[in-house]
Amino acid sequence: MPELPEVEIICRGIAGHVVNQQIVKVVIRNNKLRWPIWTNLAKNLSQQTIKVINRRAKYILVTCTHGTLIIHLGMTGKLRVVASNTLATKHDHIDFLLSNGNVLRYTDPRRFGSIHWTTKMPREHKLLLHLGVEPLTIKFSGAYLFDRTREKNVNIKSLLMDQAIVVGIGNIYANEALFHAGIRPTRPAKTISLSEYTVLVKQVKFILKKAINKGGTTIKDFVNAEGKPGYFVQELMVYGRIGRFCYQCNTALQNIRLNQRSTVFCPVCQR
DNA sequence: ACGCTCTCCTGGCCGC
DNA sequence: TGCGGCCAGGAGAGCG
Repeated sequence: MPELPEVEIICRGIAGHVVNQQIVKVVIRNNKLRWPIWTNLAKNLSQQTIKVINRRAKYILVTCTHGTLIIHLGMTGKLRVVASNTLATKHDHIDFLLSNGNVLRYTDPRRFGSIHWTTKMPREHKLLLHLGVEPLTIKFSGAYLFDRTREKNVNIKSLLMDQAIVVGIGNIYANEALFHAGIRPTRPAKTISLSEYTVLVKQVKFILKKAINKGGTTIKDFVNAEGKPGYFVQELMVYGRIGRFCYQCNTALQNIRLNQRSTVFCPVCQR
């Protein structure tokens, strides 16, 4: 489940292999992603050159000569660079054949991901228009969260995962950040103080940066552009540790569902 | 506007 | 070995 660190790793990983390369051909084997891929995408992209790879929220932005590809990996999406003779398997839905002989390959078993094409500024695209602040920028601060939540009854974990407030945080890092901040996931957002939000923001930034440095979190199948896993899973304090004990106080971790998402916390360390 | 639930999808795992 | 049921969850759609 790629969140900000995993998407960032993918972007960095593919950039060196695809930037300044011409797209020779696009092969779409299955256009049924979350939304159908634009019918003319293959024809339109052919002969364009990839200029820049960027990330906004969990979207990968591939800026080409005459527009931008907006790629979301959903739950199980992968974007890898492979040699052109690498055989496509069942869930390899799209290949971008490049002038250097490599293939930028999109793979997605569950097909929760999406690919859009825009000729406008990507930020004006409807999927990106209402996104919140980037968590690794100065705009994401304790004061920002405090100000945005004075009327919010929603629990803090759902708020952290609300992409209209702050982007890039999914279930894994929301669980982890709340543990590190000592805040219980069920707390209504409006009951959290400015000083608590300041700690939470600091922990979110710390965890996201650390996860990027470890190459992301591989729970089941995340791999980077070269097909290698990440190692942040070894740092997880609560996510995936249902039925086990808190590393800090040895209390049994509690497992609940918030907004249909598995939520794990320490009832002693998190208040 | 807000907050909740439903929905899309496949692979892996469990129990029988 | 097969089959049904459940779970994983990003995020838009729809509803009260």
